[in-house]
Amino acid sequence: MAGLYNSISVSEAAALQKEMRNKLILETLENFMVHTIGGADISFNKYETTVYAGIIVLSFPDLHPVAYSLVKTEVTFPYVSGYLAFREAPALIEAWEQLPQKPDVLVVDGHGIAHPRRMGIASHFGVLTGQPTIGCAKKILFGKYEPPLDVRGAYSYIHDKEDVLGAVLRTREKVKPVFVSPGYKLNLQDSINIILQCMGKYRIPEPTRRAHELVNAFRRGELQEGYIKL
DNA sequence: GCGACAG
DNA sequence: ATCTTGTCGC
Repeated sequence: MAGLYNSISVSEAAALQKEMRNKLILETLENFMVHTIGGADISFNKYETTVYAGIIVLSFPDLHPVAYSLVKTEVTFPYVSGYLAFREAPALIEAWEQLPQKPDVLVVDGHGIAHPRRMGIASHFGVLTGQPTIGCAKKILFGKYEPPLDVRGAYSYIHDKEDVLGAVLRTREKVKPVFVSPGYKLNLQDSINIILQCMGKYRIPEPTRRAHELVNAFRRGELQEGYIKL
């Protein structure tokens, strides 16, 4: 899909997000049916429009890499806070379509419904592909919250008025928390439970951390574009 | 008008 | 996001 969101303005993007919001589905997901989980991320050189997108598939709950997809494309939309999906989703979807077997759940680097119009990149990607997604960001974008206790696994909620949008999760003691929110086809509790099971030795949950490692290696030329079954 | 602001 | 060395704290 080259040219998706090519000549679109920010106001038009906002209108699109409001329409997509009506297509959101946040039902309960059967946790025991999750056997594979994916991590999606992109990397690029500063000042350049070439993006290196990738999706890593891990076994669940073992979290061992089983496959990955890498795609190099050109971005056509600038980075504007609140509209990340219009810049990164196209590349991620190409990497996604290149996967013969899709993971049961995909963790996207960014927010899900913890967004002004409930349409962060994880939700956006989910609505477009129909796949269950979870948003896992390193910084808050929208909503209020109290810091969670300094204990591994502790979490508090992100809220906007009466709406609970996500969770602020402490993945390790004495490190900044990460922000988790449902993207598509699963609720907040499912999202939290799954991310809790994705905590490894580092601050960033395994799916996102491995995806970030993957695309950086790709950008540095250490890996080739394509699909690899491990 | 002022402050906030994913990657 | 990416560019970068040392440095402070557990």
